[in-house]
Amino acid sequence: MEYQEAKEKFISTWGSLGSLWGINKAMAQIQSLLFISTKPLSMEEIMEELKISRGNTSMNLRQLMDWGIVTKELIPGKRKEFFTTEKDVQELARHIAKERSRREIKPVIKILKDVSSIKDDGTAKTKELIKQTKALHDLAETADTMMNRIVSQDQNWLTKSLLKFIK
Amino acid sequence: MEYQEAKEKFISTWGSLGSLWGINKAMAQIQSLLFISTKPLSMEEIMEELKISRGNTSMNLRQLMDWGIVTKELIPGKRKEFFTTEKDVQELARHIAKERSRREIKPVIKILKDVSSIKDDGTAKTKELIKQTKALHDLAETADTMMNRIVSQDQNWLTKSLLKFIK
DNA sequence: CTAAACTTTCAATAATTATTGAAAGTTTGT
DNA sequence: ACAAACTTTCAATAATTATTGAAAGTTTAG
Repeated sequence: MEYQEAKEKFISTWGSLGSLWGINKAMAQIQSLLFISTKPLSMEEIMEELKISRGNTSMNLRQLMDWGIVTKELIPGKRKEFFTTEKDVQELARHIAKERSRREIKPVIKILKDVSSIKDDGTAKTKELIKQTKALHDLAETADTMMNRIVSQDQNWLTKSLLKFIK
Repeated sequence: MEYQEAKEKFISTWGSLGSLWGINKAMAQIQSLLFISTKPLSMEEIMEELKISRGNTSMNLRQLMDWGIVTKELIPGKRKEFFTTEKDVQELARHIAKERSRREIKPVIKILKDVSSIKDDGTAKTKELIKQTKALHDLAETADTMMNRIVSQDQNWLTKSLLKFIK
């Protein structure tokens, strides 16, 4: 496999995997492209490489910046804006985990808590609802806490923890 | 909040969260409904509760069975088929983790391996592609291995591990 | 201040994904 | 074997989500 083929394969695979970490295809592809680029890229270059429109590029770059995994880079003497992504996979994983927790998991935990706190009227179905949502709440909370511990640690704590876990 | 409201809130929240664990809305809603039901439900009952068509119900129940989290229950003397879901949250988490690994993560790891194994032609861009995809590959593999360890353990290992992790 | 260079916005459109419902298929009881 | 009771399939349609592109907005250089 040659460079060009490998590059395309990587971008399309990582792009279609976007759903796994909760972002859309274009967003994931832009991030992929920056991830393997040796230098910051301009909007023009991104549009050209991925064959997507200016509007699409602009919107998705913004979202990536909101996620905290892409940053604007101003190159002295140039008018255009350039973009780079976090290059360290662990740092990347941390950002993503943190954002997903904040955007999706925390709000759901809140609702599970509310639902599992309704008044027990003594009927079997109410008891079941309370019991099951409480179990889900506890599991979600434990997993979320774990994730947040991981993301708040120093550089190599993630790998160390995972390895410890495996052994 | 009364039972009915709490129930609807739970089903719709869990349903919209489907994307988080990689299944569609109807699938997630059917699973939610079964999860808090005190008895097995027939297709009729599911259609009625969720206001979805017979075809939709049939297809999504099948997918849930493929995922291994819903099972057909034959009630003696009755013609209809009834359905139940795994009621233990930990068992549920295990099934889901295992399926996602098999369906999505493993195939991506394979491609990352292929891409990171291309011949190093000495150029900076090839070196960068190899380096970055290798880093992703290693992270993905570690995380996947961890997940699979978790899912292959006895009943309470998950909670114990998570707690250990947190402390 | 003005014009050129560049970015953002957003209504229209395209692409994708989910849902319906009726016909075809299957199973069971008599 | 037949018919009733039930489930599955799948082409048509609806709903949702992503993408475009051109107009409006912004920034910078002179």
